Amino acid sequence: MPSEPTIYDIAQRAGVGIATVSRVLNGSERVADRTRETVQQAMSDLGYRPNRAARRLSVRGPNRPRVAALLPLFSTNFYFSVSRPIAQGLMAADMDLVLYDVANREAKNRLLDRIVAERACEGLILCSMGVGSERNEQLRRLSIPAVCVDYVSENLPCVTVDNVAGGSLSTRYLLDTGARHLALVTGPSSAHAFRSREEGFVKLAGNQAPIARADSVSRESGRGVVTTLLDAHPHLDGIVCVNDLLAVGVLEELRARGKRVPEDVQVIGFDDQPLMDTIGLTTVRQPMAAFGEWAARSIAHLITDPTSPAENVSLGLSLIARSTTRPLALKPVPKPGPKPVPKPAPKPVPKFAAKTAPKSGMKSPMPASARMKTPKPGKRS
Amino acid sequence: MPSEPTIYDIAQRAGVGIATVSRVLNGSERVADRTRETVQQAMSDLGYRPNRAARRLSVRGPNRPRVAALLPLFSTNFYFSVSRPIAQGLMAADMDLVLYDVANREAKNRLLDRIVAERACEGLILCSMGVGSERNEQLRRLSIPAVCVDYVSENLPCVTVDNVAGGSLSTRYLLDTGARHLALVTGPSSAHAFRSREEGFVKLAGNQAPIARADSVSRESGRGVVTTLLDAHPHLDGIVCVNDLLAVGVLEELRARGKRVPEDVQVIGFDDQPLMDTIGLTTVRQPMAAFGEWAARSIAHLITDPTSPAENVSLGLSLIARSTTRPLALKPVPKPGPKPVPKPAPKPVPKFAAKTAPKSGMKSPMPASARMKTPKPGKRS
DNA sequence: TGATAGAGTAAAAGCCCTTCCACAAAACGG
DNA sequence: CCGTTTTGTGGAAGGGCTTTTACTCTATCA
Repeated sequence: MPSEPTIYDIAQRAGVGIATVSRVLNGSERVADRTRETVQQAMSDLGYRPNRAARRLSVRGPNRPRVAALLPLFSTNFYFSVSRPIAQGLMAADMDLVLYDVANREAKNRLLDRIVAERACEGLILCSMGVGSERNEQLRRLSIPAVCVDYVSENLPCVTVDNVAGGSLSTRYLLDTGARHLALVTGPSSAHAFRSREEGFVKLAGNQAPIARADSVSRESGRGVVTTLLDAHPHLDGIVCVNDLLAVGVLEELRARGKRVPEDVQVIGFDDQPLMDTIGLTTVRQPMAAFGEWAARSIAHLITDPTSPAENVSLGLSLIARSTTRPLALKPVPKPGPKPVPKPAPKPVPKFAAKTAPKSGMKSPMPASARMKTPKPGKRS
Repeated sequence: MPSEPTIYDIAQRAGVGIATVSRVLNGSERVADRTRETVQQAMSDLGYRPNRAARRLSVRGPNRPRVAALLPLFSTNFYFSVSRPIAQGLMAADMDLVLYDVANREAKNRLLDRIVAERACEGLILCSMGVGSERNEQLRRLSIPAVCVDYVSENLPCVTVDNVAGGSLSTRYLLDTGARHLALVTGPSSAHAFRSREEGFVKLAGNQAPIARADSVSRESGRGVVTTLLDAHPHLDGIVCVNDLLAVGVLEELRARGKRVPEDVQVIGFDDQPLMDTIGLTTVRQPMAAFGEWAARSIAHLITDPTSPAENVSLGLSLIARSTTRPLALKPVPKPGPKPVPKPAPKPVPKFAAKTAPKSGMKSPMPASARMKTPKPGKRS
């Protein structure tokens, strides 16, 4: 048999009718024990597995839409914070979420090939990745809507932040608080968001400011990279990181080397992942939950009403000042005790609103705003 | 029309044959533009959505097994740490993962009813929850294998840790480091693991040791609960928490109230979630990744070979001593500087091994061991 | 203008399963 | 011992889609 065995094969082998096989499959009582055993033996012999599609065609139930979400499951909290609202939003919309861990471009394409060939889903959520125009055309032809999260794709509706502005935002903040010798700690260049933040950094810090690239997004990488950085540039007084995890690593290494933060070196991160307030890291907050909410809502919309227009959305960033940076000059300096324990601050949670201006950090006036709204109609026929 | 429209309805309304409708659906070139538009209009009018099951029955592809994972997506990192290896393990086994956020028992049962009725999956992973015997019987009859993670269910193969022993482990450690007035901070009583840790605490701390129950697993709850606790018991010198997140909240509140940790009050958590080493929280490490790996591997096994026996597994716990507890008496006291900055410690990652004895914490000899192996054959026919 | 290629469409044959219906045989009751 | 129920089983009809095959038009060329 080249193809998978069916109940007909089982029935034949067991010397019974297909109805009986089906009854065994569905645990019906009305089957003689001996027959059941024979049938089960036949199934086991032939390695039979019921065809789910055929089953569902018979036992009619609602045709629940299925959404495939492709994301790189780094250890970063970012993707958890994004996928949680996706899961919840899709449940609320009565849709199923199929989760795929996609590490690289090749894996993505293999997976999409399969999904498309098998018509495996009614909608697609792509995190931190996009699609080429040929793939986009393919999806369009099959009417499989897709949205991007944390990535700008020409072809698809996207939710993003302005990462270039974000990079500049954190860089400017360090400059405003008095840092003069800046460096950037960034991650793998495959991550598009990182490259944009890099760009924002270079804009303000200049071309010759040192840039250290960690080859993974982890604290260990962050630590390693600082070593090199400090050896080459001993009088660095500000380190901009494209990600909180890297920043924590940087922080640890600086302290291990006896540098005081923020007195000797200031550090700023990106994301505002959970616990960063406890750790006291100054960072740029990214509306991760809103990413997920938007994705779930948009894809649900596009599935239920394919004609609905989809717009790109850019959400606001906000700088959250904590204890790894010095206070801004214009602000009264907090009492300079020797105790660098982070003061827990009330945490403003940005509500999801497509066209909202970014909320400012609480503790200090904001030097720059990182708002952007791209009104590109994500034309879908 | 009571039931969903089919291509026949579309064809009729558009005045074309069903083959034409199908071609439009699949983006075939060989359709006149005018015809295509008519058909699309008809689909839009009738709110047509193709039936995925029927489609997949026609366009034959491999019958990919699907695993449904039910978990309560708390903000806790725990479930992310568990679901990541699940996603990766299932991808490696060529199976699809459908993720469901299940907040409570009722939601669980509704969902399982549907899954079972629609034969929606070939396997089930239940996190922090089990099934009753009637449901188990139902699953058995339909040959849908299921496994439990972080929960002991009589009927199903489970991977767990011994939470009672874990509760005792952390309690004993505080006692051994000199704490005399212990309290427990626990979470919602619906979480079974919490109740077990509670039990382990009571075993050693006694019946009259104060227990404070937070109504959600969050730092805010942890903080709130400490307030009450300290007011009633001012000379508390050790707080056992059933979860790291709660512990961090406790830590923050203690410091906010001027208590020194660990000099005045010691604090210990549970899980060893990411960043706990940076924060310096002493905690009991739970092998979260191993949970997920085991779940993915087991369910894949049970799906491909339903006759394979499944055993319960209990993984080891280990105590990770950091700076929120005092050193053990027998150990030379580290230099008592006024600087409570956590020393980053190398992080031993417990390898996955079903029958492994728990690894000990690195920094101090372990007073108690929390090993258990439950050799219950998870009998499946 | 008639033959003919080619574009476009209709009809029908699966795909694999569940389930309704029918029927035979065995068990049962009077 | 013969109806009557119960039990076990087989046949066949869908379920909604894709795809092949056969066919019907409409241009096109001689």
